[in-house]
Amino acid sequence: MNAVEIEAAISELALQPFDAAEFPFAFLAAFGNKDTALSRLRAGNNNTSDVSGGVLQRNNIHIAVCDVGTVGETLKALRTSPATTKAKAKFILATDGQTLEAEDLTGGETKTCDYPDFPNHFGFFLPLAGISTIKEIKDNPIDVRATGRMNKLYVELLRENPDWATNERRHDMNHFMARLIFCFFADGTDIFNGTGLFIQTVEQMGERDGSNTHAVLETIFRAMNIKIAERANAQPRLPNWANGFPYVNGGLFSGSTDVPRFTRMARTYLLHAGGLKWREINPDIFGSMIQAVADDEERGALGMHYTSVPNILKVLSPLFLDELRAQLTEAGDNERKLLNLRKRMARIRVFDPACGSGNFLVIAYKQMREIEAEINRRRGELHLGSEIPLTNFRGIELRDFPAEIARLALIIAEFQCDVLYRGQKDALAEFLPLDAQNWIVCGNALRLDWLSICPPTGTGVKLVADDLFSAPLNQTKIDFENEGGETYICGNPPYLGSTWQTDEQKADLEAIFTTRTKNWKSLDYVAGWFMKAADYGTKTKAAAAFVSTNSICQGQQVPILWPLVFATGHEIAFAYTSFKWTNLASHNAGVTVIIVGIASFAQRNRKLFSVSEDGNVNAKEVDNINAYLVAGKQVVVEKSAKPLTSISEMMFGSKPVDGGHLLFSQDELESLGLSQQDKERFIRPIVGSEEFIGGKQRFCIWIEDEDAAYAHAHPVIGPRLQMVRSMRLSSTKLATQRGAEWSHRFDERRQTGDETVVIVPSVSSESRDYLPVGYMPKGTIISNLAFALYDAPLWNMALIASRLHLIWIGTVCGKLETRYRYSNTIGWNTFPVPLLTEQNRDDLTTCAEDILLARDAHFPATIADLYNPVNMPDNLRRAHERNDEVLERIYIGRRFKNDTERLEKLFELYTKMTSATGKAKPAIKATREKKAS
DNA sequence: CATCCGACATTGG
DNA sequence: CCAATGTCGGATG
Repeated sequence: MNAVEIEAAISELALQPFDAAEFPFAFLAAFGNKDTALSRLRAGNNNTSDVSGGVLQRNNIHIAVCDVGTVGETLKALRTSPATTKAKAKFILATDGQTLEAEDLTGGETKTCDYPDFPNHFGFFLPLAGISTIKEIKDNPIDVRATGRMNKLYVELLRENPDWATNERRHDMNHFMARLIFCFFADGTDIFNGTGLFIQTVEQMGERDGSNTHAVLETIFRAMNIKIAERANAQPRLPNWANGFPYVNGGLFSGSTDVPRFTRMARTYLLHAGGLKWREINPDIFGSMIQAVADDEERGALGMHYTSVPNILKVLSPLFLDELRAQLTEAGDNERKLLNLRKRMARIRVFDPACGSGNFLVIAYKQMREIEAEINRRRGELHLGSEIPLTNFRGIELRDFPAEIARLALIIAEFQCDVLYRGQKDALAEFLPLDAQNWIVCGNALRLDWLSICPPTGTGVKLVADDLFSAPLNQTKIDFENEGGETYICGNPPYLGSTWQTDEQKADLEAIFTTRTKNWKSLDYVAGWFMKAADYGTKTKAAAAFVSTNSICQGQQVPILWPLVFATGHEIAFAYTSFKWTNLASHNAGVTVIIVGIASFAQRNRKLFSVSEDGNVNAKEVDNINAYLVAGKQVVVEKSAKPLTSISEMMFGSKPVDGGHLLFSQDELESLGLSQQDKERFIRPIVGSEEFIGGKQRFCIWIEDEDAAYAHAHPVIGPRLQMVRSMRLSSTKLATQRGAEWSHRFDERRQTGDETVVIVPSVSSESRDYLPVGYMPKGTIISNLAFALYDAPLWNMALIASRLHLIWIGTVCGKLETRYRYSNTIGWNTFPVPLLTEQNRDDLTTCAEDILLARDAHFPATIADLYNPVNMPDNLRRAHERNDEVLERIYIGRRFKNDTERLEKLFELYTKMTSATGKAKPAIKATREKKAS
């Protein structure tokens, strides 16, 4: 259950007549407990409560229903009950059906409220449903409740008005919802008359069955588009009851006043939604939540792409807020300096070209208002209106509804800031009418001209390229107020790896990159935002920072994207290295993200941030940040088809592309019932990453071409080959379809099966201190999930097993989230190795043998067991230490001090190796030696 | 032909 | 259910 569903369930519960016996179970059910769990509790066999009327669920909550007026004592009894402690309850709750008291035993926080009111505090109880990390939801239950109510209304309206769900009318529907939200908010504050004018009007003027609700709303909307002075002449005449509504307009109420038809249910939902405390709506999170209302995909995943406030600040603070705050501190009470800062802020533009429902813009606006308020306080000018124009917070959003919401969220933020800093009276005085301009553009950010939407010289907006979602006309031609300032671009654009992009998205990237590189097809979708931001920065003073998937700073994308960004004169001004994305959807394992800030005027002291597992942020000041988000020189490692030094050639394993029909576990193999002869002829052990690391047995059918006819006719193997054939034929990939012709074989075969092998898994856990590398006897097949050196000298293994190599791979190769992802072309072939003498190679061979022997002593421990970082066997660790010692002496004559020094040396050697003068020096001589030996 | 990647995918405690 | 940790084959160079 997500937060919205839970809210709905407990709101429903609170409406029911109080049933003392049933309440604890109904309460638990509302938080997603299954019937089976409840019936067990009911039966009492795992209800260990020692309080009368108590229900205790292990690791969760101790609830007691008590006689009227004894809630306080009962809660105390629950608190002191030994059973509460023993069952590790997180909450205690007592109620008599009139009041309700509860305590969060982990945090110590308590809640007391009237019983019917407890759904308003449901955020407090969310940890019961395993939703504990989202502070914003916990603190703002009203946003979740509003979302739930609006969602119901939306679904009901579309059910009754299917034509409003069509593409042509979707915008009208979204606009209608935005109008409603504005009315609710205005109703909750004094923007309307302060006594619930809107809801009262709908309730009193509308029939109970909802049949004329649309007409009432249409009239109200029309009123808000007519200036007070012009109302007497309005055609058709405006009824008196509508005259109490102010003139709002602001684009929000211009245009069609069409309203969908209401059912009785829809009208109830509308009134229900209007009953919430909308004045407390928090535009930080509200927008992200409510946008799920109109999005079929997002509705289930509720807020999946919502960026939490701390994460938004990770972008905005180093981008420009820190600097503003520093300037504020520096100004002290100096009136002139304070005024300068205020003037500077009035000219700052914040631009989010993937703004969604306006999260980043709202937070940026609120932060700047906070700074401005402090300036005004120090200057004794708290009464002053804000000089920060809302229209300087611009955005582009692809989807229509979030774009509507973004503007609304900013308007709400402005009003709330005015109330907070200037008081209700001043806030109201200037709030209406709304600015008629629309500064959130609905369109495709990669196709629109950012300079037109956020023009450097204030020359107005013109929309170019194919704006696929027909931007409303009134959003053009908006000049900036207060020209000549700085622009800060920010946001969390969508990430999508090349494999997952639609043709349309690919075309978006093509349009941006095709003139600069032929390899644009391998870039993540998010790369488009970085490139456009860099281009923008060449035309005007701007800096940009985005949350991004970490893959654009890893592996193959680095040499494609970053040289192009750097070529525009931009550098990485600050960055957050990889951290795990967290969001509202519990099932969403998420993605690993980075934050990268770029600027063409970056200062020398650049901040490189990292987030530790407990969420703490570590900042380090460095001179330069390279494209791998590592402090140090600007190095880009290009993939290489062949080794740059004397190391052996590393190959990919063999790729079955068999749909599972050529592979077996031990059990499956036995159940095939092959004759001993056939087994020997056709079955081989196959090893990929998992088999090697976890010590698992797996087998494959491996058929030489001359045996193909026999195998096809074989009663057991033949049908399997047929399945491989049909699987390959059904592929969308042409090469795979052709592979159907040799269905007795792996689609891509890289070995004869008669070689000794040094194996390296292609993906492995980041928790180990060394890369898992192994040695296999003849006869083993290596799958495409591992790399292999076939019949190679063992000293190669010593290199791969070294700390130096781990650091190199971890830095220049791609990653799977944060896991190591090995690559022969990017990581092995480019690995900088000094010239190795014969003696060196002998020493390294001995080291590799020692590592293998050290492992053998623990037979049958798996690689995963042996390299578990917390209990790696001493003898194995010593063998690796010796290996590192020998290798590092070859590099610099001593051990390296730390990984930073290792990486510096490796980058230095790589640069020498690949520069024109030093090209492949170690390789030439070593190659000759190799041939001689 | 030969990989590199995944707002991932699957497993196993 | 979530924390740990690597499949699999398509798209791409």
